[in-house]
Amino acid sequence: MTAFWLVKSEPSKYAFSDLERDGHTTWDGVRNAQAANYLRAMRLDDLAFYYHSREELAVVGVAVVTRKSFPDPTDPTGRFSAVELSPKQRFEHPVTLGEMRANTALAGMVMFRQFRLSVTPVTSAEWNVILAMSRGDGG
DNA sequence: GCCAACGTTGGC
DNA sequence: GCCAACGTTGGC
Repeated sequence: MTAFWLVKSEPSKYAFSDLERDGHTTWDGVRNAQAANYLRAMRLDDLAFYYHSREELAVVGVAVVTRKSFPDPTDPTGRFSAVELSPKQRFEHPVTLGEMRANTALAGMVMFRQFRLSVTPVTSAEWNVILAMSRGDGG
């Protein structure tokens, strides 16, 4: 069963366009225990919304997990994990944080409750709502 | 750029 | 094991 996630990145550091250019990337450097637990739960073919934090504040596309979690090569302690992500789809219409906040179907999203986590789970219902919003048909 | 939220660290 | 200080994140 495919699981759904939301990953955050500052576009000035690594934007969705960078992922599209590179074809795939190692999603490493996560140093928060809770976010690391979510990373470890990711499986091949899981899908993740790609959210631009700080500068754009919108989900701009979808990435797919192309390698399940493995020890983060940038973590000398071996405590943290990484996955590999590849671009799957760029949204026709980015879904902004404001639009997500305004949609009551998304009120329970983990990203609102723990806004600093760089990796959060998304329910299948939330996933479908945001996908619909990205197509402009109202969610 | 500021600062609130909140996880982590370290002195005791 | 408590908790103040510190560092990081991300909305504004």
